[in-house]
Amino acid sequence: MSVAKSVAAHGKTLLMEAALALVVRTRSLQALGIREIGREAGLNPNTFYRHFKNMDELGLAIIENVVNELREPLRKLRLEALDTLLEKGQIESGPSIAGFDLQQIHQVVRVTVRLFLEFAAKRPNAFMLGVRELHGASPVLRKALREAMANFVDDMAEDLKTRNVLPTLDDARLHQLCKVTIREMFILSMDYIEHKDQREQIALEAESMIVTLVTGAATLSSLQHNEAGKVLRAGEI
Amino acid sequence: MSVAKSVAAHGKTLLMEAALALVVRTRSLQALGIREIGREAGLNPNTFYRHFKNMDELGLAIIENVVNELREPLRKLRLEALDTLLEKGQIESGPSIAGFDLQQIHQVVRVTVRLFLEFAAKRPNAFMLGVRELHGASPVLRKALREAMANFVDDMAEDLKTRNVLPTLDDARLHQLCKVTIREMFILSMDYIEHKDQREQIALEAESMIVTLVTGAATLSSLQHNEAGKVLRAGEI
DNA sequence: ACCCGTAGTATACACATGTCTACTCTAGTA
DNA sequence: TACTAGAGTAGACATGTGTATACTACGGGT
Repeated sequence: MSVAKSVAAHGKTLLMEAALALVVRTRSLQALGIREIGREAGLNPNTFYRHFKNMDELGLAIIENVVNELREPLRKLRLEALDTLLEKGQIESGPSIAGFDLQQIHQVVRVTVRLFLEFAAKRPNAFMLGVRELHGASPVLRKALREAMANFVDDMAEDLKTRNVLPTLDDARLHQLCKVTIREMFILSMDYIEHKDQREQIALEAESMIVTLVTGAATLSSLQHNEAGKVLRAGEI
Repeated sequence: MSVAKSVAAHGKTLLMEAALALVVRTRSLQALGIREIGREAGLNPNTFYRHFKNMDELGLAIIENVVNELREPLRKLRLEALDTLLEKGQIESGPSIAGFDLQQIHQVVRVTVRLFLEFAAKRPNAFMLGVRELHGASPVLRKALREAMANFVDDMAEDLKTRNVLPTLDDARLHQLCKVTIREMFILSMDYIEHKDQREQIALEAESMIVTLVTGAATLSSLQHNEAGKVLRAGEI
């Protein structure tokens, strides 16, 4: 067991994959039976106990896997998109709000939203289990997934900060923006996965929602940082 | 059976209440057993079959009940709040964005968010089942709940329209705004119900998110309706 | 007064489930 | 080469489950 120990045992992986498949296509994790999972994995019922104490433990293991499968790739996707877009995007400019180039933001949002949703569509099981159990009945799984979501949010906020998108937004507003965005994107990805015929519309909705949020945050931020008098004089835009 | 027929049979209600209680405190609807529900309701297992063909049918019945319990009251709450706030609110004014009085909007949002969350906290079972099964494994329950959510959204949009909050927003943007708001409020209500010690912070988050959305929508709308030249000249606000 | 449909109950059965104990196989270590 | 721990299997058992069939209680309409 030199190579092993890092690589999970054969049966363990099989069980996790079986459970994941079953969850996606039939019921919530807690609703699955131990024998049922073993059967789906082509293993003896008792093999389960060699690797997990109970269902929640299986759930946590699956979630850990799922998060590992999503977190870094998602981040890489975002950073690559940001870097290529911002590089060539320095040129043009549209109407600007609170110092942000709206056109550029819209473009960035459009691209990253698409990348995210297509990414989700390629890993439907991971996303479905995540969202399902995030709102599921097991407190321990909910907690694990909430923490995972918080990490996604932190990643996004950090990336937006280091790449200087939305430079004038204060940290709190940026973080809040990411929180809502991540939450909504995960939920929307369910629809995106499920309703192939409405994908374009869902992407447009997501896009519009995020642009609205960013615009709102930018506007409010500028209102807040300019002194009241100036703001009032500025009147309606 | 003169009065009855409109009123559900005794046992039927008992079963629905039992299932609701079990879902909230243990597992997803599909994961419940027929005998288990009967037991919780203090009835014979077979009584279930007198009223429901299967679990999904029970689920649909519960959902119908839950929606009835929420829809009208929620609407009434909103309309009352809007009417009292807008009446006395005509006076003051703060910085305005795209023709909206930001202070007034903030106040309306603050009050209605609180009302909503407190309303949710008083009907935790209804909200929890709703959100849980909205992301659950049963397609038929998901569909029913999605339609219910769509109705909530339509209600909200209609109310905002007849009360002339956000008058300059076009229908599409208004509808989209309501969609996101309702979705987020339901999800946030889970946290609100569960984490009593963080209620104020959750309410503040919800408030800030909605104000951001409204501000963004208003800003974008005004950008869109003014011709480009004027917008560009206006520059940053 | 009678009937009948509705709601609820009792019993029964075949089967699935969680989990215990004991066995086997295999790959790595001493 | 022998030993051992980890991974998988086999069989067994008590318990729980879905559901079929058949029974009872009752309230309203004729």
